[in-house]
Formats: sequence, structure tokens, C-alpha cells
Amino acid sequence: MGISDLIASFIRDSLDDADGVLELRRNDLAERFHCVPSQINYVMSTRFSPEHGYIVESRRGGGGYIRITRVQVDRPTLLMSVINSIGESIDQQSADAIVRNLADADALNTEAANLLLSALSDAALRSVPSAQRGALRADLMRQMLIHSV
Amino acid sequence: MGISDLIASFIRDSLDDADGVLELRRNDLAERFHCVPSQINYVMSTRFSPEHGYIVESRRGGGGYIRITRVQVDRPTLLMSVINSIGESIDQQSADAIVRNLADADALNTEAANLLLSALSDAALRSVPSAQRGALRADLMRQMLIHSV
DNA sequence: ATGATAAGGTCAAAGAAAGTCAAAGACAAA
DNA sequence: TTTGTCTTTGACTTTCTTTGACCTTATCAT
Repeated sequence: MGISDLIASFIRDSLDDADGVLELRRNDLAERFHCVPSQINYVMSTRFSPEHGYIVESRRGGGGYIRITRVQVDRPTLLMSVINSIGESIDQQSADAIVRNLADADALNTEAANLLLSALSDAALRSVPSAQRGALRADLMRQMLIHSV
Repeated sequence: MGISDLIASFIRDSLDDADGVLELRRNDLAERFHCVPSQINYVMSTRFSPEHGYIVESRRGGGGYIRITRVQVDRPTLLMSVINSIGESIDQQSADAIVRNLADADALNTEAANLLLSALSDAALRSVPSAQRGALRADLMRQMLIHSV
């Protein structure tokens, strides 16, 4: 593990302790890890970018800081809110959209998302009369998501 | 036995000791066997390819590594054979057993297996008359597994 | 205001690994 | 002997990390 990885995991741990928001001094951190300050910037840009689910703000000058906020809603919360939003019945299009959103938000990995999509497809449910299909799809989706929380 | 074979058996032994996952430095290994580093790549591609039942990941740059993971049976084959073995209809107990086997064989990760189990449970399918439940379950299972090959 | 001081930011070069590819070697089968 | 396959080697490439010189912005005394 290189120094950048060490710094990154230190920050993640601190974020856990600090409930998702962390404010730190670039120079302090650099000193703690015996590296040059600009390495902190490197770590920020390679491991705490928005795509990684973080927001990084900072200020220069006296009393400057770097603030890191974990933006990803935590998985269980996101999943539960989705589960609760599923009504009595749901059509394939809506189910698809929801599943893809969950995958985008990293609340489901690719395999899991594909399984959901397959199970919720009209193809898989073809033996069920269309009148009841929506309700079954809703049941299925709820069950699968509940068990993956 | 050429050098490539020596390296390969060294890696297999280490994998046994290390419970199936092994992380190593390409340059270290090359030095240990007095060969050029690129020979390690040769060994990887000829003896640790996915068809041989291994996954190889790596990273370049400082702190780079090569990680080798042994996967038991080749996944697509296993999945397809299971898919073909599903008949017209299947009850929950049989479906459960099959899914658990796939998970044990690492053909499904934990999340995926749980999703299958949830979707195939009587609870999820409760809105379907029990007479047709088995057939639906078989359809569902086939669809989900096919899409995860 | 203004200059000193205290942060953080940028960027490019150097360093550290791993990857690619093609040429050369070894060796068995035809 | 020729041919084909597998192996070995090394020059060159790509990717990721570390470092340092220089830049910008904010605060605080004076």
C-alpha cells in the first residue's frame, strides 16, 4: 500500500467516526504522513472526487481548511426509501428505472441489478395473467430488495 | 520443467496456503526466479487465465501489484448446466438448494444469491395460485440465471 | 490601504510499477 | 529437415505515484 492509499483510508475512517463530514488542515495531514502537501491534493482528486461519492470544499489563507463530505446516502437508507415507494403494483418500465437508479447510486452491484431486471421483466412473468402481473412484480421487487438491505 | 512451470506451481502452492487469493509484486517474483518481469505476464496469460479458473487483477505505478484469485468452477458452464436442469416447474426447496450450491461454488455472490432466494420464495410469489407457482418459479429462475451468465 | 504571513492550489518532471509485442530460442512431431 | 508450438528475453509503452517549484487567496498587523 502506497502513501496515497494510507492517507485515503485514514480519511475514510475519520469520516466514519465523524459521521460523514470532516474538516482538516492540508499541512497537518501532510506532516502526519511525512509527505509533501500537494500529495493531499492528489489523494483528493484521485479518491475523493464526486464520482467517488464525496464533495470536497476548501479555503486558502489563514485558518484555511479542506472539508470532505461523504455524499452517498447510505445504502440501507436508500434501499428502504425505495422499498417504501413501491406501491401495490408496478409496471416494467418503472421497475427498470428504479433499479437502474439504484445501480447508478452503487446501492446494487451490476450482477444484482441484472438479476432484478431479469426477474421483473415481462418475459419472466409471462405465465401470470397481465391483470395480476403488476402486483406480483411489486411483491417480487419488495422481497428482493428487502433481502438485499 | 521450464521456468514458467516452476513459477506457476509456486503460485498454485501459495494460493493453497493463502486460501485462494494471492497478491504479489511482479518484480519480486521475477527476481526470485531470475527471469525478466514480462515472463510473469506470460505465465499469467498462459496458466492463470479465466478459462483456467483464475481471475487476475493488477495495478501499475508505485505500490502496484498483481492479485490472483482462484475461482472454483468455470462460471458460465456451471450456470448453463444448472439452467438446463431446471424443468417445467420447481418447488421452493429445490430452488433454494440449487441457489445455495451455486453460491457455495462462487458462481453467485452473496447478494445475488439472496436476491434469487427472495424472488423464488413462496412469500414473494404468494399472489400466484399455488397450482401455477412452480411454473412461474421455474421461469423466474431461468430468466435470472440466464441474465447473470 | 498595505505588506507580512499563513494557508491551500497547480502543474510538470521524476520515479515506480505493470503491460505489450515481436524476435529469438528450444524442442517435439511429421 | 522442416514445421509448428511453446518459452524466454528485452526494448518500448502505459499507468499511477511522489516530489517540488511556483501561484493564488485569505487574514492580520501596522
